[in-house]
Amino acid sequence: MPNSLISRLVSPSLRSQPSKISALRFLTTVSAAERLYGQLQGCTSNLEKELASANVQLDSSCINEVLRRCDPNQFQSGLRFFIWAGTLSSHRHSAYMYTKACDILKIRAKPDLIKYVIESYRKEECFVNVKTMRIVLTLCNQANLADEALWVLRKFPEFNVCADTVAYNLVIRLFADKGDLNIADMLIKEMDCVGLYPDVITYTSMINGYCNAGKIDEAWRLAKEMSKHDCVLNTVTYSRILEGVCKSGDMERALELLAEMEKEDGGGLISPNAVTYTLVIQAFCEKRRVEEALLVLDRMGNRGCMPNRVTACVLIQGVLENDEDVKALSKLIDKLVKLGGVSLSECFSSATVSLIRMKRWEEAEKIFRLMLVRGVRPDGLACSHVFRELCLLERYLDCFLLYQEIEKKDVKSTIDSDIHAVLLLGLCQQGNSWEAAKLAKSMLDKKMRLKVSHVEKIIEALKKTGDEDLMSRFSTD
DNA sequence: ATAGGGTTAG
Repeated sequence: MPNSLISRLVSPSLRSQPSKISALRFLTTVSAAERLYGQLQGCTSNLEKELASANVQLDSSCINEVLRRCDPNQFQSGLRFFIWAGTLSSHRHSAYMYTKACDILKIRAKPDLIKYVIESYRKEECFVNVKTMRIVLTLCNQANLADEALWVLRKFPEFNVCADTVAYNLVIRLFADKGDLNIADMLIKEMDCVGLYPDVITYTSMINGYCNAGKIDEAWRLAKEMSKHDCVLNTVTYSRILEGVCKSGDMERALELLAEMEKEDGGGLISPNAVTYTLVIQAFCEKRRVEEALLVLDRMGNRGCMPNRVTACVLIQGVLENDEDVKALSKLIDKLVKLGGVSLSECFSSATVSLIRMKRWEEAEKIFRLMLVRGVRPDGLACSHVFRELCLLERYLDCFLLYQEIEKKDVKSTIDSDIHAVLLLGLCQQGNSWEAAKLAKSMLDKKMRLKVSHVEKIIEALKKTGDEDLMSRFSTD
Protein backbone atom coordinates (compact mmCIF):
# COMPACT_ATOMS: atom_id res chain seq x y z
CA MET A 1 0.00 0.00 0.00
CA PRO A 2 1.57 3.26 -1.08
CA ASN A 3 1.28 5.02 2.23
CA SER A 4 3.52 7.87 1.23
CA LEU A 5 1.13 8.78 -1.55
CA ILE A 6 -1.85 8.80 0.74
CA SER A 7 -0.17 10.92 3.33
CA ARG A 8 1.13 13.39 0.76
CA LEU A 9 -2.03 13.82 -1.23
CA VAL A 10 -4.46 14.12 1.62
CA SER A 11 -5.65 17.57 2.74
CA PRO A 12 -3.32 19.46 5.07
CA SER A 13 -5.81 19.34 7.90
CA LEU A 14 -5.14 15.63 8.03
CA ARG A 15 -1.42 15.93 7.51
CA SER A 16 0.90 15.88 10.46
CA GLN A 17 3.86 17.72 8.98
CA PRO A 18 3.42 21.08 7.30
CA SER A 19 6.61 22.57 5.86
CA LYS A 20 9.06 24.13 8.29
CA ILE A 21 8.43 27.76 7.45
CA SER A 22 4.67 27.55 7.56
CA ALA A 23 4.95 25.57 10.79
CA LEU A 24 6.88 28.40 12.38
CA ARG A 25 4.39 30.99 11.22
CA PHE A 26 1.60 28.78 12.31
CA LEU A 27 3.05 28.55 15.80
CA THR A 28 3.41 32.29 16.31
CA THR A 29 -0.11 32.81 15.04
CA VAL A 30 -1.39 30.12 17.33
CA SER A 31 0.28 31.47 20.43
CA ALA A 32 -1.03 35.00 19.81
CA ALA A 33 -4.49 33.67 19.04
CA GLU A 34 -4.28 31.44 22.08
CA ARG A 35 -3.56 34.40 24.34
CA LEU A 36 -6.32 36.52 22.87
CA TYR A 37 -8.80 33.70 22.98
CA GLY A 38 -7.81 33.10 26.60
CA GLN A 39 -8.56 36.73 27.46
CA LEU A 40 -11.82 36.47 25.66
CA GLN A 41 -12.88 33.36 27.55
CA GLY A 42 -11.93 34.43 31.03
CA CYS A 43 -13.29 37.92 30.70
CA THR A 44 -16.16 38.97 32.93
CA SER A 45 -16.39 42.63 32.05
CA ASN A 46 -14.86 45.19 29.73
CA LEU A 47 -13.62 42.78 27.16
CA GLU A 48 -11.97 45.47 25.07
CA LYS A 49 -9.65 46.60 27.87
CA GLU A 50 -8.66 43.02 28.58
CA LEU A 51 -7.89 42.44 24.92
CA ALA A 52 -5.74 45.56 24.75
CA SER A 53 -3.71 44.36 27.74
CA ALA A 54 -2.80 41.17 25.86
CA ASN A 55 -0.60 43.44 23.78
CA VAL A 56 -0.52 41.22 20.75
CA GLN A 57 0.57 42.15 17.26
CA LEU A 58 -2.56 41.45 15.26
CA ASP A 59 -2.75 40.19 11.72
CA SER A 60 -5.54 38.60 9.73
CA SER A 61 -4.50 34.99 10.30
CA CYS A 62 -4.42 35.62 14.04
CA ILE A 63 -7.89 37.22 13.96
CA ASN A 64 -9.10 34.32 11.91
CA GLU A 65 -7.67 31.83 14.43
CA VAL A 66 -9.38 33.55 17.37
CA LEU A 67 -12.74 33.56 15.62
CA ARG A 68 -12.40 29.92 14.65
CA ARG A 69 -11.85 28.95 18.26
CA CYS A 70 -15.14 30.48 19.37
CA ASP A 71 -17.99 28.12 20.17
CA PRO A 72 -21.45 29.28 19.13
CA ASN A 73 -22.11 30.42 22.70
CA GLN A 74 -19.03 32.65 22.43
CA PHE A 75 -19.99 34.32 19.17
CA GLN A 76 -20.91 37.52 20.99
CA SER A 77 -17.42 37.83 22.49
CA GLY A 78 -16.01 36.82 19.12
CA LEU A 79 -17.83 39.63 17.41
CA ARG A 80 -16.72 42.10 20.05
CA PHE A 81 -13.16 40.94 19.49
CA PHE A 82 -13.48 41.43 15.74
CA ILE A 83 -14.92 44.92 16.14
CA TRP A 84 -12.26 45.84 18.67
CA ALA A 85 -9.51 44.60 16.34
CA GLY A 86 -10.89 46.81 13.58
CA THR A 87 -10.71 49.91 15.72
CA LEU A 88 -6.97 49.53 16.30
CA SER A 89 -4.91 51.97 14.30
CA SER A 90 -2.30 49.27 13.68
CA HIS A 91 -4.76 47.09 11.85
CA ARG A 92 -7.38 47.44 9.20
CA HIS A 93 -9.80 44.67 8.28
CA SER A 94 -9.87 43.80 4.61
CA ALA A 95 -13.16 43.16 2.83
CA TYR A 96 -12.17 39.52 2.84
CA MET A 97 -11.92 39.50 6.63
CA TYR A 98 -15.34 41.08 7.01
CA THR A 99 -16.84 38.33 4.90
CA LYS A 100 -14.85 35.74 6.82
CA ALA A 101 -16.08 37.07 10.16
CA CYS A 102 -19.70 37.07 8.94
CA ASP A 103 -19.16 33.51 7.84
CA ILE A 104 -17.58 32.15 11.02
CA LEU A 105 -19.93 33.98 13.37
CA LYS A 106 -22.95 33.06 11.23
CA ILE A 107 -24.13 36.64 11.18
CA ARG A 108 -26.36 36.15 8.16
CA ALA A 109 -28.26 33.37 9.88
CA LYS A 110 -28.40 35.15 13.24
CA PRO A 111 -28.26 38.89 12.60
CA ASP A 112 -29.47 39.59 16.14
CA LEU A 113 -25.92 39.01 17.27
CA ILE A 114 -25.16 42.53 16.10
CA LYS A 115 -27.95 43.93 18.21
CA TYR A 116 -26.84 41.99 21.29
CA VAL A 117 -23.32 43.37 20.95
CA ILE A 118 -24.47 46.97 20.59
CA GLU A 119 -26.74 46.53 23.60
CA SER A 120 -23.89 45.10 25.64
CA TYR A 121 -21.72 48.11 24.77
CA ARG A 122 -24.44 50.30 26.15
CA LYS A 123 -25.04 48.26 29.29
CA GLU A 124 -21.34 48.04 30.07
CA GLU A 125 -20.79 51.67 29.14
CA CYS A 126 -18.02 50.76 26.75
CA PHE A 127 -16.20 53.38 24.75
CA VAL A 128 -17.84 53.58 21.34
CA ASN A 129 -16.92 56.04 18.61
CA VAL A 130 -17.66 56.58 14.91
CA LYS A 131 -15.03 54.04 13.98
CA THR A 132 -16.67 51.36 16.11
CA MET A 133 -20.02 52.04 14.52
CA ARG A 134 -18.55 52.12 11.05
CA ILE A 135 -17.10 48.65 11.54
CA VAL A 136 -20.47 47.35 12.68
CA LEU A 137 -22.14 48.93 9.66
CA THR A 138 -19.54 47.45 7.34
CA LEU A 139 -20.35 44.05 8.80
CA CYS A 140 -24.04 44.63 8.08
CA ASN A 141 -23.04 45.60 4.59
CA GLN A 142 -21.01 42.42 4.01
CA ALA A 143 -23.84 40.31 5.36
CA ASN A 144 -26.32 42.31 3.29
CA LEU A 145 -28.44 43.20 6.31
CA ALA A 146 -30.32 46.40 5.51
CA ASP A 147 -32.71 46.33 8.46
CA GLU A 148 -29.94 45.72 10.99
CA ALA A 149 -27.85 48.48 9.42
CA LEU A 150 -30.75 50.89 9.87
CA TRP A 151 -31.17 49.70 13.45
CA VAL A 152 -27.48 50.42 14.08
CA LEU A 153 -27.80 53.87 12.49
CA ARG A 154 -30.63 54.58 14.92
CA LYS A 155 -28.35 53.67 17.84
CA PHE A 156 -25.76 56.34 17.07
CA PRO A 157 -27.32 59.00 19.35
CA GLU A 158 -27.33 56.61 22.32
CA PHE A 159 -23.55 56.64 22.19
CA ASN A 160 -23.37 60.35 21.48
CA VAL A 161 -21.98 59.58 18.06
CA CYS A 162 -23.01 61.62 15.02
CA ALA A 163 -23.76 59.65 11.89
CA ASP A 164 -21.81 60.98 8.93
CA THR A 165 -22.41 60.83 5.20
CA VAL A 166 -20.39 57.61 4.96
CA ALA A 167 -22.70 55.91 7.48
CA TYR A 168 -25.84 57.14 5.71
CA ASN A 169 -24.44 56.14 2.33
CA LEU A 170 -23.87 52.62 3.49
CA VAL A 171 -27.43 52.19 4.78
CA ILE A 172 -28.97 53.95 1.78
CA ARG A 173 -27.08 51.67 -0.57
CA LEU A 174 -28.30 48.57 1.22
CA PHE A 175 -31.92 49.67 0.90
CA ALA A 176 -31.51 50.89 -2.67
CA ASP A 177 -29.96 47.57 -3.71
CA LYS A 178 -32.79 45.76 -1.99
CA GLY A 179 -35.24 47.77 -4.04
CA ASP A 180 -36.68 49.42 -0.95
CA LEU A 181 -36.49 52.90 -2.40
CA ASN A 182 -38.97 54.50 -0.04
CA ILE A 183 -36.75 53.93 2.96
CA ALA A 184 -33.67 54.98 1.01
CA ASP A 185 -35.46 58.16 -0.01
CA MET A 186 -36.59 58.81 3.55
CA LEU A 187 -32.95 58.54 4.69
CA ILE A 188 -31.81 61.08 2.12
CA LYS A 189 -34.42 63.51 3.37
CA GLU A 190 -33.33 62.80 6.90
CA MET A 191 -29.71 63.64 6.03
CA ASP A 192 -30.87 67.09 5.14
CA CYS A 193 -32.48 67.49 8.57
CA VAL A 194 -29.34 66.57 10.46
CA GLY A 195 -27.17 68.90 8.40
CA LEU A 196 -25.64 66.34 6.09
CA TYR A 197 -25.57 66.46 2.33
CA PRO A 198 -25.91 63.59 -0.06
CA ASP A 199 -22.83 63.21 -2.22
CA VAL A 200 -22.15 61.61 -5.60
CA ILE A 201 -22.03 58.20 -3.96
CA THR A 202 -25.43 58.68 -2.33
CA TYR A 203 -26.94 59.72 -5.63
CA THR A 204 -25.29 56.90 -7.54
CA SER A 205 -26.74 54.32 -5.14
CA MET A 206 -30.21 55.82 -5.47
CA ILE A 207 -30.03 56.14 -9.22
CA ASN A 208 -28.88 52.55 -9.45
CA GLY A 209 -31.79 51.47 -7.29
CA TYR A 210 -34.33 53.36 -9.40
CA CYS A 211 -32.86 51.98 -12.62
CA ASN A 212 -33.03 48.41 -11.32
CA ALA A 213 -36.67 49.01 -10.46
CA GLY A 214 -37.24 50.25 -13.99
CA LYS A 215 -38.00 53.77 -12.79
CA ILE A 216 -35.80 55.67 -15.22
CA ASP A 217 -37.77 58.89 -14.79
CA GLU A 218 -37.07 58.89 -11.08
CA ALA A 219 -33.39 58.26 -11.80
CA TRP A 220 -33.33 61.29 -14.10
CA ARG A 221 -35.14 63.41 -11.54
CA LEU A 222 -32.38 62.63 -9.02
CA ALA A 223 -29.65 63.22 -11.57
CA LYS A 224 -31.05 66.71 -12.19
CA GLU A 225 -31.33 67.31 -8.46
CA MET A 226 -27.65 66.55 -7.87
CA SER A 227 -26.42 69.98 -8.85
CA LYS A 228 -28.50 71.46 -6.02
CA HIS A 229 -26.02 69.89 -3.63
CA ASP A 230 -22.99 70.84 -5.70
CA CYS A 231 -22.73 67.31 -6.98
CA VAL A 232 -21.65 66.85 -10.55
CA LEU A 233 -22.90 64.03 -12.69
CA ASN A 234 -19.92 61.86 -13.61
CA THR A 235 -19.16 58.93 -15.87
CA VAL A 236 -20.08 56.30 -13.29
CA THR A 237 -23.43 57.82 -12.41
CA TYR A 238 -24.33 58.55 -16.01
CA SER A 239 -23.37 55.01 -16.99
CA ARG A 240 -25.77 53.71 -14.37
CA ILE A 241 -28.61 55.60 -16.00
CA LEU A 242 -27.50 54.39 -19.40
CA GLU A 243 -27.55 50.85 -18.04
CA GLY A 244 -31.11 51.38 -16.84
CA VAL A 245 -32.16 52.66 -20.25
CA CYS A 246 -30.52 49.63 -21.89
CA LYS A 247 -32.36 47.30 -19.52
CA SER A 248 -35.62 49.04 -20.33
CA GLY A 249 -34.98 47.96 -23.91
CA ASP A 250 -34.92 51.38 -25.50
CA MET A 251 -31.65 51.02 -27.37
CA GLU A 252 -32.27 54.05 -29.56
CA ARG A 253 -32.47 56.21 -26.46
CA ALA A 254 -29.35 54.47 -25.13
CA LEU A 255 -27.45 55.48 -28.25
CA GLU A 256 -28.63 59.06 -27.84
CA LEU A 257 -27.33 59.09 -24.29
CA LEU A 258 -24.05 57.60 -25.40
CA ALA A 259 -23.72 60.39 -27.96
CA GLU A 260 -24.49 62.88 -25.21
CA MET A 261 -21.66 61.48 -23.12
CA GLU A 262 -19.28 61.61 -26.06
CA LYS A 263 -19.81 65.32 -26.61
CA GLU A 264 -16.78 67.34 -25.66
CA ASP A 265 -18.63 70.12 -23.85
CA GLY A 266 -19.06 67.99 -20.74
CA GLY A 267 -15.44 68.72 -19.96
CA GLY A 268 -14.73 64.99 -20.03
CA LEU A 269 -16.58 64.47 -16.75
CA ILE A 270 -19.09 62.12 -18.29
CA SER A 271 -17.06 60.87 -21.19
CA PRO A 272 -17.79 57.17 -21.66
CA ASN A 273 -15.21 54.60 -20.59
CA ALA A 274 -14.77 50.90 -21.27
CA VAL A 275 -17.53 49.97 -18.82
CA THR A 276 -19.98 52.40 -20.43
CA TYR A 277 -19.36 51.04 -23.92
CA THR A 278 -19.42 47.47 -22.69
CA LEU A 279 -22.85 47.97 -21.13
CA VAL A 280 -24.26 49.10 -24.46
CA ILE A 281 -22.48 46.33 -26.35
CA GLN A 282 -23.83 43.78 -23.91
CA ALA A 283 -27.37 45.07 -24.28
CA PHE A 284 -27.17 44.80 -28.07
CA CYS A 285 -25.75 41.30 -27.83
CA GLU A 286 -28.51 40.21 -25.47
CA LYS A 287 -31.03 41.45 -28.00
CA ARG A 288 -29.20 39.51 -30.70
CA ARG A 289 -28.35 42.75 -32.49
CA VAL A 290 -24.70 41.86 -32.87
CA GLU A 291 -24.04 44.08 -35.88
CA GLU A 292 -24.93 47.11 -33.80
CA ALA A 293 -22.81 45.84 -30.92
CA LEU A 294 -19.88 45.66 -33.33
CA LEU A 295 -20.57 49.22 -34.43
CA VAL A 296 -20.31 50.33 -30.82
CA LEU A 297 -16.93 48.61 -30.63
CA ASP A 298 -15.78 50.62 -33.65
CA ARG A 299 -17.08 53.77 -32.05
CA MET A 300 -15.16 52.93 -28.91
CA GLY A 301 -12.00 52.35 -30.89
CA ASN A 302 -12.38 55.62 -32.75
CA ARG A 303 -12.37 57.46 -29.46
CA GLY A 304 -9.27 55.65 -28.30
CA CYS A 305 -11.12 53.79 -25.57
CA MET A 306 -9.64 50.33 -25.18
CA PRO A 307 -11.85 47.28 -24.83
CA ASN A 308 -11.10 45.05 -21.87
CA ARG A 309 -11.59 41.42 -20.99
CA VAL A 310 -15.29 41.90 -20.32
CA THR A 311 -15.87 43.72 -23.60
CA ALA A 312 -14.12 40.92 -25.44
CA CYS A 313 -15.98 38.19 -23.61
CA VAL A 314 -19.38 39.75 -24.23
CA LEU A 315 -18.75 40.37 -27.92
CA ILE A 316 -17.21 36.97 -28.60
CA GLN A 317 -20.17 35.27 -26.98
CA GLY A 318 -22.53 37.51 -28.95
CA VAL A 319 -20.90 36.65 -32.25
CA LEU A 320 -20.87 32.94 -31.46
CA GLU A 321 -24.50 32.92 -30.36
CA ASN A 322 -25.40 34.66 -33.56
CA ASP A 323 -24.10 31.56 -35.37
CA GLU A 324 -21.60 33.59 -37.30
CA ASP A 325 -18.89 31.66 -39.11
CA VAL A 326 -15.31 31.29 -37.96
CA LYS A 327 -14.32 34.18 -40.17
CA ALA A 328 -16.52 36.61 -38.28
CA LEU A 329 -15.00 35.42 -35.04
CA SER A 330 -11.41 35.76 -36.13
CA LYS A 331 -12.15 39.15 -37.62
CA LEU A 332 -13.54 40.27 -34.29
CA ILE A 333 -10.59 38.87 -32.35
CA ASP A 334 -8.11 40.57 -34.67
CA LYS A 335 -9.91 43.84 -34.15
CA LEU A 336 -10.02 43.50 -30.37
CA VAL A 337 -6.34 42.71 -30.14
CA LYS A 338 -5.43 45.53 -32.49
CA LEU A 339 -7.33 48.01 -30.33
CA GLY A 340 -5.26 46.87 -27.37
CA GLY A 341 -6.31 46.20 -23.81
CA VAL A 342 -7.02 42.56 -24.45
CA SER A 343 -4.72 39.74 -25.51
CA LEU A 344 -5.04 36.97 -28.06
CA SER A 345 -4.92 34.52 -25.18
CA GLU A 346 -7.87 36.14 -23.45
CA CYS A 347 -9.92 36.19 -26.65
CA PHE A 348 -9.28 32.58 -27.63
CA SER A 349 -9.77 31.40 -24.07
CA SER A 350 -13.01 33.30 -23.85
CA ALA A 351 -14.23 31.79 -27.13
CA THR A 352 -13.39 28.30 -25.84
CA VAL A 353 -15.31 28.86 -22.62
CA SER A 354 -18.31 30.35 -24.43
CA LEU A 355 -18.51 27.44 -26.84
CA ILE A 356 -18.35 24.89 -24.04
CA ARG A 357 -21.11 26.72 -22.18
CA MET A 358 -23.16 26.62 -25.36
CA LYS A 359 -22.51 22.87 -25.58
CA ARG A 360 -20.67 23.28 -28.88
CA TRP A 361 -17.86 21.04 -27.80
CA GLU A 362 -16.32 20.13 -31.18
CA GLU A 363 -15.79 23.78 -32.05
CA ALA A 364 -14.43 24.48 -28.60
CA GLU A 365 -11.86 21.74 -28.90
CA LYS A 366 -10.87 22.94 -32.35
CA ILE A 367 -10.28 26.47 -31.14
CA PHE A 368 -8.42 25.31 -28.06
CA ARG A 369 -6.08 23.18 -30.14
CA LEU A 370 -5.65 25.99 -32.64
CA MET A 371 -4.54 28.17 -29.77
CA LEU A 372 -1.83 25.69 -28.84
CA VAL A 373 -0.67 25.31 -32.46
CA ARG A 374 -0.34 29.06 -32.75
CA GLY A 375 1.67 29.23 -29.57
CA VAL A 376 -1.00 31.13 -27.66
CA ARG A 377 -1.21 30.31 -23.98
CA PRO A 378 -4.75 29.45 -22.83
CA ASP A 379 -5.89 30.79 -19.47
CA GLY A 380 -6.78 28.69 -16.47
CA LEU A 381 -10.52 28.85 -16.93
CA ALA A 382 -10.33 27.63 -20.52
CA CYS A 383 -7.99 24.78 -19.53
CA SER A 384 -10.25 23.73 -16.68
CA HIS A 385 -13.31 23.71 -18.94
CA VAL A 386 -11.60 21.71 -21.68
CA PHE A 387 -10.11 19.18 -19.27
CA ARG A 388 -13.40 18.69 -17.48
CA GLU A 389 -15.14 18.08 -20.79
CA LEU A 390 -12.50 15.59 -21.94
CA CYS A 391 -12.81 13.72 -18.66
CA LEU A 392 -16.59 13.63 -18.99
CA LEU A 393 -16.09 12.09 -22.43
CA GLU A 394 -13.68 9.64 -20.80
CA ARG A 395 -10.92 10.77 -23.16
CA TYR A 396 -8.39 10.60 -20.37
CA LEU A 397 -5.36 9.98 -22.55
CA ASP A 398 -6.17 12.94 -24.81
CA CYS A 399 -6.65 15.03 -21.73
CA PHE A 400 -3.31 13.94 -20.33
CA LEU A 401 -1.51 14.80 -23.56
CA LEU A 402 -3.05 18.26 -23.55
CA TYR A 403 -2.19 18.61 -19.90
CA GLN A 404 1.44 17.89 -20.66
CA GLU A 405 1.50 20.40 -23.47
CA ILE A 406 -0.02 23.06 -21.23
CA GLU A 407 2.47 22.25 -18.48
CA LYS A 408 5.30 22.98 -20.91
CA LYS A 409 3.75 26.35 -21.67
CA ASP A 410 3.83 27.23 -18.02
CA VAL A 411 0.23 28.42 -17.85
CA LYS A 412 -0.28 30.65 -14.87
CA SER A 413 -3.47 28.95 -14.03
CA THR A 414 -5.55 27.32 -11.46
CA ILE A 415 -6.73 24.02 -12.78
CA ASP A 416 -8.85 22.55 -10.00
CA SER A 417 -7.45 19.78 -7.91
CA ASP A 418 -10.76 18.02 -8.56
CA ILE A 419 -10.05 17.85 -12.28
CA HIS A 420 -6.58 16.54 -11.59
CA ALA A 421 -8.06 13.86 -9.38
CA VAL A 422 -10.69 12.80 -11.92
CA LEU A 423 -8.06 12.63 -14.64
CA LEU A 424 -5.71 10.60 -12.48
CA LEU A 425 -8.50 8.24 -11.58
CA GLY A 426 -9.51 7.87 -15.23
CA LEU A 427 -5.95 7.11 -16.31
CA CYS A 428 -5.72 4.45 -13.61
CA GLN A 429 -9.00 2.89 -14.62
CA GLN A 430 -8.06 2.76 -18.28
CA GLY A 431 -4.73 1.20 -17.39
CA ASN A 432 -2.54 4.10 -18.50
CA SER A 433 -0.13 3.52 -15.65
CA TRP A 434 2.83 5.42 -17.04
CA GLU A 435 0.73 8.53 -17.63
CA ALA A 436 -0.95 8.18 -14.24
CA ALA A 437 2.42 8.04 -12.53
CA LYS A 438 3.59 11.10 -14.40
CA LEU A 439 0.47 13.05 -13.51
CA ALA A 440 0.70 11.99 -9.88
CA LYS A 441 4.29 13.19 -9.73
CA SER A 442 3.28 16.55 -11.18
CA MET A 443 0.51 16.80 -8.61
CA LEU A 444 2.95 15.97 -5.84
CA ASP A 445 5.35 18.63 -7.15
CA LYS A 446 2.55 21.14 -7.00
CA LYS A 447 1.84 20.14 -3.41
CA MET A 448 -1.72 19.73 -4.50
CA ARG A 449 -4.27 18.91 -1.85
CA LEU A 450 -6.90 16.34 -2.64
CA LYS A 451 -10.09 15.33 -0.97
CA VAL A 452 -9.75 12.14 0.99
CA SER A 453 -12.56 10.55 -1.00
CA HIS A 454 -10.61 11.11 -4.21
CA VAL A 455 -7.44 9.64 -2.80
CA GLU A 456 -9.31 6.60 -1.59
CA LYS A 457 -10.80 6.07 -5.00
CA ILE A 458 -7.44 6.42 -6.68
CA ILE A 459 -5.87 3.89 -4.36
CA GLU A 460 -8.79 1.59 -5.04
CA ALA A 461 -8.28 1.97 -8.79
CA LEU A 462 -4.60 1.21 -8.41
CA LYS A 463 -5.35 -2.02 -6.63
CA LYS A 464 -7.58 -3.15 -9.48
CA THR A 465 -4.93 -2.59 -12.13
CA GLY A 466 -2.60 -4.59 -9.97
CA ASP A 467 0.26 -2.83 -11.68
CA GLU A 468 3.22 -3.46 -9.38
CA ASP A 469 5.44 -1.14 -11.36
CA LEU A 470 2.99 1.72 -10.92
CA MET A 471 2.65 1.01 -7.24
CA SER A 472 6.39 1.19 -6.82
CA ARG A 473 6.57 4.44 -8.76
CA PHE A 474 4.02 5.99 -6.48
CA SER A 475 5.52 4.79 -3.28
CA THR A 476 9.13 5.62 -4.13
CA ASP A 477 8.36 9.15 -5.14
C1' DA B 1 -19.29 53.70 -6.35
C1' DT B 2 -18.10 50.22 -12.32
C1' DA B 3 -19.85 45.19 -15.54
C1' DG B 4 -18.03 39.72 -15.05
C1' DG B 5 -16.28 34.07 -15.58
C1' DG B 6 -12.37 31.54 -10.59
C1' DT B 7 -7.83 35.23 -10.58
C1' DT B 8 -3.61 36.27 -6.49
C1' DA B 9 -3.83 36.25 -0.46
C1' DG B 10 -5.84 37.75 3.32
